[in-house]
Amino acid sequence: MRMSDGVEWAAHACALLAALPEGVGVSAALLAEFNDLPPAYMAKHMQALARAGVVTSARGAGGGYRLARPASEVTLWDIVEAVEGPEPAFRCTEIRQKGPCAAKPAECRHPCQIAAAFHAAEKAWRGSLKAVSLASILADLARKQSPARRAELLAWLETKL
Amino acid sequence: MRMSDGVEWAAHACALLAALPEGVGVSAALLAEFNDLPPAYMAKHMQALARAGVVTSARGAGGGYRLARPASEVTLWDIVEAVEGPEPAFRCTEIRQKGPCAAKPAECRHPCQIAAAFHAAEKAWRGSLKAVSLASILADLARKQSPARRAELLAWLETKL
DNA sequence: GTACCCCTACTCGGATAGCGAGTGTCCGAGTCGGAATGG
DNA sequence: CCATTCCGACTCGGACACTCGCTATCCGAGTAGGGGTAC
Repeated sequence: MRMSDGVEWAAHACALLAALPEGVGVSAALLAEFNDLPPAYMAKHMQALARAGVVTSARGAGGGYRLARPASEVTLWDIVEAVEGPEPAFRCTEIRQKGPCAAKPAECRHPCQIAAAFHAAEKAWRGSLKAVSLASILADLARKQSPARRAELLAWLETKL
Repeated sequence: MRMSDGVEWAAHACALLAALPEGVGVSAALLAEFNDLPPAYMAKHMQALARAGVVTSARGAGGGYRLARPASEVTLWDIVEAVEGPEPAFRCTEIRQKGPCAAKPAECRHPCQIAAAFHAAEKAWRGSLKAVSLASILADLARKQSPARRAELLAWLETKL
């Protein structure tokens, strides 16, 4: 099982958007340049975030992406769901209904014990991701990152806006 | 993100092995037939379980696979780890060290907030899977499955052993 | 009758093709800002 | 000097190739068990 790299990219991009002053848009190309990523592919993932309503997009000069909601209301799960889709990683194929000892559909109104356990595990995973918002990430970062470095990053962004 | 179907197959196969009397081996072909799965592919996953030490294999007539440990000591995580490998789904590529504002390696002794959050979420996921053993699955099943059906399954297996 | 040997059938194990999701890229659609122009 | 129009540059958005890992399969390696043979 492997998570798409795009999730990491999207998460970092959203963290950057959350750190910006309100009302400022950033192009996908700039977001890509900031982390040395392929611009076109980065744009593709930003489109996914826009479709999911995590960010809003504006075309034309001075346009770009910005967060659609306050940073405290955007969780990591929102980003994962936007980029990878809402489907669970574990998908029960109901093999208990196959083979010479197949269970009848009437007996399968409830998921089998194995599927239930995997669904519970994924629920725990999602819950953990839903508990982390962009705001909490930035708060954590502010505590551990030197103010000098933070200023350095914002200064670089200023030159590009 | 998508989990390999082999995990579901392996989990059901292990549950079947756990339900058998001790000392009985079952061939990969029979495990596959029981759930109408491709025999050769099923065998491949059983090999993975054997390599990981979840099951033991015996060649020759009357051989096959059996659990390497009591069912209470085999968790769903053991099976996932055996089939999919121990690597986490989220793999931080350290993009903070790339680009024009790259962080220096000395600043990156700790994982970034995003990677930390994903690792915590996966830890919760693994923890949930480690809490479910084959024994607990069988206990749950015994509570919900009719005794008649259980007898039916064992009867079919008898004819094939 | 018994012990030994060989042979067959059965099982695992790794090496080998095929396919689909994710990866990466490009060009067209749409929009804003400013420069040029005429009143 | 000001309003209007037009043009250009910038940005998003979806459509098009490519790659790698999961899917699926086959054939060789190794072993247990039984039958045959010699003593």
